[in-house]
Amino acid sequence: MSWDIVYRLVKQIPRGRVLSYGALAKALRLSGGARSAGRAMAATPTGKGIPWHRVVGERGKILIREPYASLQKKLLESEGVKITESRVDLNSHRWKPDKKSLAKKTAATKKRPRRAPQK
DNA sequence: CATCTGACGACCG
DNA sequence: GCGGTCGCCAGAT
Repeated sequence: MSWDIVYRLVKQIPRGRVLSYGALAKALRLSGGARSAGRAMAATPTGKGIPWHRVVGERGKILIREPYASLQKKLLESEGVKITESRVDLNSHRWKPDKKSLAKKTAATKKRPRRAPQK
C-alpha cells in the first residue's frame, strides 16, 4: 500500500500543530482506520522531512515506544507545543487539514462501506 | 493460505 | 484516569 498520501498530509502539518492517527485516517479515508495511519507512520522513512512527531494518539498521548517517544516529545516541545505528562495539549494544538491539503489521489480502498443497513 | 502482531480507538469496569 | 478487551485491517512470517 502506498502511504504516500499519508506522508503528504503529515508534511503539511503546520509547525506547532498536531494531528491524531484517527483524524488522519479519517481525513484520508484509510480503510484500516487509525491502525493504518499508525502503520503508515511506523513505515515513515526518517530523514525525508516528514514531521512524524506531529502525529499522536487521539487524546494527545504519545503511543510509540522508546526511544522514539522521548524524541517525539522533545521535537514537539522545541516547536512550541505544550506537553504535559507525556501528553500533548490537543485542546490548543489539534490541527484540521484543509480541504486543499487533502489532495489525495489514491486513498487506499477509497471509502469503506458506511454501516450495515441494520434496521 | 493460516496466524499473529501492531506508531489505534471506542467501550467498559 | 487507567488498564483490559474487542473490532478493524494490512503486513509480516
